Amino acid sequence: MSSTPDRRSVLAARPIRRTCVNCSLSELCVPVGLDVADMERLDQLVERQPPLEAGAHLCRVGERFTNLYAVRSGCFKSYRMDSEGRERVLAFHLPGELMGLDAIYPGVYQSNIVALDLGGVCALPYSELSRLATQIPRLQEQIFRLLSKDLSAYAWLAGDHSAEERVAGFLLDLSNRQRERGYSDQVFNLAMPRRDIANYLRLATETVSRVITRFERDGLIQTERREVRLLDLEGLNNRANHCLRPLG
Amino acid sequence: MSSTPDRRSVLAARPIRRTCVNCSLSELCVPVGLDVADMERLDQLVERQPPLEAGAHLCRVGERFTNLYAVRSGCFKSYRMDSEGRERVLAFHLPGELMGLDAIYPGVYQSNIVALDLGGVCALPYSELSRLATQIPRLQEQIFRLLSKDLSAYAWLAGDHSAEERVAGFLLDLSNRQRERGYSDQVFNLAMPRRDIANYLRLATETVSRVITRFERDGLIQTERREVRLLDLEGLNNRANHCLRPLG
DNA sequence: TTGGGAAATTGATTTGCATCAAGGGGGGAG
DNA sequence: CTCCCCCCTTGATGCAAATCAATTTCCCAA
Repeated sequence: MSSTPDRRSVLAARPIRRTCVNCSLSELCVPVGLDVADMERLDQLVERQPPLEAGAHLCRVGERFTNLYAVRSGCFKSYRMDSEGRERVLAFHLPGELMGLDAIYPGVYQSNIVALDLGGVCALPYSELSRLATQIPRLQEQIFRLLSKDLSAYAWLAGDHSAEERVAGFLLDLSNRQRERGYSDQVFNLAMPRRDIANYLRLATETVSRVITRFERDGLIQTERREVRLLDLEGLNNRANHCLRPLG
Repeated sequence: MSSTPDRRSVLAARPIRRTCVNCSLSELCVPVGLDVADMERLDQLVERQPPLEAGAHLCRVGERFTNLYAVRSGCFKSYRMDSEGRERVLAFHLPGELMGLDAIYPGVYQSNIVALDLGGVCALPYSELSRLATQIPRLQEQIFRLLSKDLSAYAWLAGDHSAEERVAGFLLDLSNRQRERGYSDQVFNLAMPRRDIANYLRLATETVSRVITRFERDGLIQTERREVRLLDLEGLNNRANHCLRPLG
């Protein structure tokens, strides 16, 4: 009780302005490798947007492409609809990751992007960003690298893996990404329902459920609703046939 | 007979130097939108390489990434090996297309690239290319676009399509790419054996063969070994469920 | 020309996963 | 608290494509 007052007063005295410079995600995001001066130039074009509630859309297929979006908090899902109106999940996005890259080529968003839980994003106006990238070689380089990284992620998804390989690979991928963010790589929460996981992995919900049950029986993982605990990374890696995303 | 002498003398007098400026593929390749002056700067870093025979490798997984490669002629295949040593075809590359983009992120080639027939490439040293891209905004933009385009291609491959959808989509995709190059979009040759097509589509060779037979029975296509004739683009499009690559 | 081998096709059988069906459990709204 | 709905799980059945198996065709080399 007695400790709150001076915390409040500090906050009142120095309202924290959210900038790339003080963003804990800058090591995962676009500003990788930039010095403070360049980060401040980047700051000037970054628009921090109000939080999005779960289910709120950031953009939809067919809208004119204007912004790339960087995840600040929460988890996002990008997806398309196929010709029969069925959803096709393309990716889940964690803090620090860049969304909307597939819209650069056609100039029109190719995916719907929706918040899975309460989430915050930074909008990066593409035309300004690319202009700045010509002036800051390391920024250009980082955008090249982020695009290239997504290619490998899709290449994994496009491979023909069995249901077990897919689920194991998915869990290990999430685990790696948690670790990159400084969280535990063994215990974490799934922001997405089984239906979305299954859709992303091109499996039926029931199949995902069954594989998870099997992994639990074999002592590889424990699950409790959305919480996952990876007990045997080595074993999981075997089930995934070692086809983890390279340098995931 | 009598016409050859002066053609030869012209060739002798003006040996054609291959440059981006006079390359018929520049409208599909990296130089899109560059003016002549910028193209000449690009020329200085492009290394035209001696032709590769069918089966010759351009690069292999794990080698240090130095060059992107642009196809000048022929058809190339990029592939990886999975943990059981089975080949996984990731893409086929036609003239004007850029190869090796997935190596940017990790700095190490992620795919083996092999010539399917007699083929020629231009090597683009990546570090020089990205330096030049900071100086020529349209070049940077084009590299962004080519990377982004590949994302959509993989997204199609990663979708869960039936065997018919996959084969129809593959044929239509090739057809579009032929047209882009100024060739017939209805009659063309497949540079790759059925085995590679099947592998790329994540199907068994037998399945591809059966689907092709069915398409022929239904009057959608005609095939004669490696030659294909598309008779009913509309019908094929229906079989593909209209999930062609956007703006392919 | 002929023989060998890879590529392609066709048929028979198996199988992994989807689909159909039913029941349990948690969390939010009232 | 209680109801209801959605999420998840588990079991039974069906199907599309893989696999196994056998020819045929083409191409190249001898």
